[in-house]
Amino acid sequence: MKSEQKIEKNASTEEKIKEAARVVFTRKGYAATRTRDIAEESGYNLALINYYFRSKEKLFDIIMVEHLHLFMQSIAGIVNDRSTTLFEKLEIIVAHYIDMLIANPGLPLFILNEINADPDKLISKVGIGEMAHGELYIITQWKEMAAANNAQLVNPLHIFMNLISLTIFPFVACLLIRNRTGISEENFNALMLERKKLIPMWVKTIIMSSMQQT
Amino acid sequence: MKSEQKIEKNASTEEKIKEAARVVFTRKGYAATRTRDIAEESGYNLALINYYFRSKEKLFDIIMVEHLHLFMQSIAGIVNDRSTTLFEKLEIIVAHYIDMLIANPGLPLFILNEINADPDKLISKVGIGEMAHGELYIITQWKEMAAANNAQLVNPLHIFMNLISLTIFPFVACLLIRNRTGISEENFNALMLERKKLIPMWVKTIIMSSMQQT
DNA sequence: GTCTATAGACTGATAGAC
DNA sequence: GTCTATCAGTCTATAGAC
Repeated sequence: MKSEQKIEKNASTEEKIKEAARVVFTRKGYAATRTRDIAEESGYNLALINYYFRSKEKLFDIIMVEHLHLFMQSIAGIVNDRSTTLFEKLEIIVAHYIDMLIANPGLPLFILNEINADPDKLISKVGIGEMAHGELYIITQWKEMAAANNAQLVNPLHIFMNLISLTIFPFVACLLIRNRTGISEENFNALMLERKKLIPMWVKTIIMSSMQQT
Repeated sequence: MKSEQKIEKNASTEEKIKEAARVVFTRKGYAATRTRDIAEESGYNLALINYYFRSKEKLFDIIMVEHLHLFMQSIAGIVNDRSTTLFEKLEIIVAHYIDMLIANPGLPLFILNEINADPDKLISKVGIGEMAHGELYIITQWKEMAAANNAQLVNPLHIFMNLISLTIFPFVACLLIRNRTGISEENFNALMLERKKLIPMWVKTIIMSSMQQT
């Protein structure tokens, strides 16, 4: 821990360039980013980018893989955890993502946009097999709940889309929302923290109401 | 109507170039788009783009304004309509957007990304005053409902964010969702059509549950 | 109006001094 | 390791032929 911090404070040139690339790529996207922008942001010269990383694209790939990892990270663990209930999982997932998104608000728009720019690249970069071996435990729990209530639940894909939509979209549209409502970044983050408790409640309500209907 | 169709079929060179620009800009974004891509897509030469539109940026601005108009269009009318109830408005808004998004699935990601790329430009392009004169009637209806139920409702901004999140986000993350779930474009659109009925129901449920709590 | 050819600026990448 | 200088390629925009 101590040594980790030391490394970050006296970061190597390579680390500083990578950090600068992370900032610029995330804000402007791959196509709009100039290697000169990264050099300026890092405080070093343009030539060093090619010295440490062979090309703009290779540097971008490193950043992208780290971002995708940050985004998918630990979700596999959460949804397969046998010690938490279905609704506890919802709370944990939402809390995990909102904390991460407040720290990295530009992340989802960046990732979604780059996937859109080159869909095929995603397939090779995201570990598809990562979450695919066997049925996810959360799905098992879902089916058990449906059986216990003797109910035909709504398509779980809708619930999944609702959960990530409610959690992630406000960050994707952050600037638009703040522009139209005039709220500050501080107040926006406070709203998002409120949603940590509200979203799982809302999703639970949606699930419950879909049971009563049938 | 008939003459409109005729114009579209025998579209002028200017219209063809604009349509090509719309397609390419929307798919690749401003920075990644080359004027040569637009020329190729239009079937005409690169020089004609500068003949009809003075520059890449001016052409982009035209496309962007049209897209923003398409996105904001008629919403002001819906939310100020005195002949519909609050919940009817929710249904109309969601239905309107889902139909529009199935026809233009790339639109929201394009707009959100370009706003992110140049936030200041948005302010000058979107008519800020457009919806700002006087309180929106839907807000009045919201307050009346809160008063009638003698309830302190949840921040309406949350409800608004929920509505647009549930409606728009699946289209923003369309490729990611389809990649992870393996569903076809056809099935994805079918799911979205299901959501036309489901989202207003869910949002209504969320509003109702927030009343019962207080 | 539409084309070809090209100017002028910028980009990613590298050579070579220190 | 880090810098300056520069190359080769690509980009937007335009000049000029038809």
